[in-house]
Amino acid sequence: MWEPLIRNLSKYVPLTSDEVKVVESLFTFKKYRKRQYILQEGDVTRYETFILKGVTRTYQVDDKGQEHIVQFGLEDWWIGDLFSFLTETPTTYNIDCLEETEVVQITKADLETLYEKVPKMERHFRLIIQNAFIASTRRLSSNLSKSAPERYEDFIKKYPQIDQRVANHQIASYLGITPQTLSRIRSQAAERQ
Amino acid sequence: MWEPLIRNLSKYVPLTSDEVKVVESLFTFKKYRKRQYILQEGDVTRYETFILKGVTRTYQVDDKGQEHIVQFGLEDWWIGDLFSFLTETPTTYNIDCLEETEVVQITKADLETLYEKVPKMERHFRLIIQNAFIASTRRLSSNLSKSAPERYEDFIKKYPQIDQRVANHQIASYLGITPQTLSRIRSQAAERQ
DNA sequence: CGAAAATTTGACATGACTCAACTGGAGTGG
DNA sequence: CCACTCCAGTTGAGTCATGTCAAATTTTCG
Repeated sequence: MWEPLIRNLSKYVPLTSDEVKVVESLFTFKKYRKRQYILQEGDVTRYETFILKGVTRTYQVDDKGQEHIVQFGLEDWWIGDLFSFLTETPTTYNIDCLEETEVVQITKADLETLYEKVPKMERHFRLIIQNAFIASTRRLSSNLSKSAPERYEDFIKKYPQIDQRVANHQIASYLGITPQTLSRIRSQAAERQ
Repeated sequence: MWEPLIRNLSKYVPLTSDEVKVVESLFTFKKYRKRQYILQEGDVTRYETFILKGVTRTYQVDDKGQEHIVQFGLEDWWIGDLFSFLTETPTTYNIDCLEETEVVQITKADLETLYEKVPKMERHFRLIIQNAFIASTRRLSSNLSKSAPERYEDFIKKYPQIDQRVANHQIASYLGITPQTLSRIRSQAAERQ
């Protein structure tokens, strides 16, 4: 069960078997059902969450009541609102599961303990923040400079095979277009093959 | 000269006069002329830069050769590509000055020294990263959910009075619209008054 | 002052949205 | 297991927002 997490955490810096034990003692396993919330707007994010199995969506509801998917979470991804987690303030995001999803989670206090006992982990999590930041700026410039079909193509590259696991209208919400427009984009892309 | 920087750094945690001296010894003053680059694509970001006076623009050039302004820098703002600075990799951004601009800068090595001598600064810079990240996700969802006139209104709120200092087509580039569209938005907004 | 750049305005094209109707498949209850 | 409902997806028609191209006007700056 721990293997995917350990592999993820050793990505930049390998862990000794003692360190692996520390990790295992600080994370908690949890299973969520399809449609169950992992996080709701107004909650304080108590855990950083690592996905072992399943798919999640992180979304925001705008002034007009419309949902916008900010991120999909798949196996081997970290999800959770970093800002809310780090500052212990209420989140503006919702996270729920699109399939039955298995995760491991760590609280802020336990993460501090982890940093103390395995200092190199600090670097790892700083890199996670950095990568989240970069992903966000990339997506921003892609939104500013690209048409809907181009963004769809980028999306397919970034999340390969996700279209088999996630409903079409969810992908449309991620791309910031209507399901109808996405449907037309897909049929035109199919034609061109 | 140092006052704006010290005020900025004491925002979350006050500094003693000894600490102020450390800060003053580690930052370097620099003056840039209008149109001069502070950073160019391909460079490694050697400094984090704090603006004392002036206006800068941070922009990216997309595949189609079009410029997209990512951020304007004004007095009391930090600019620079954090990712490139922290990882010492080449940047994909350009930063240049829209007016004569005075800044103070710190290298990565000196920032480490600062952390050592004034540990509370670590918190300050982590908060800067966090805020940059939040600003980016905010702008992303605003781009996904709002029309051009709404985004223009948000922009004016975020950067008050900037329209007196920055050319119209620059603002258009920030908003991801054409200068013509911005011109029409402005004339319609004026009508409504 | 004069050239170059920025802004404005108009006409038209186009991409994406809305509304509506239709189709097909998944899940549910009898 | 079938019939029914409901939701997702598709398709079409019309509309609207924004882009494109072009010309006229204003501003900036050497």
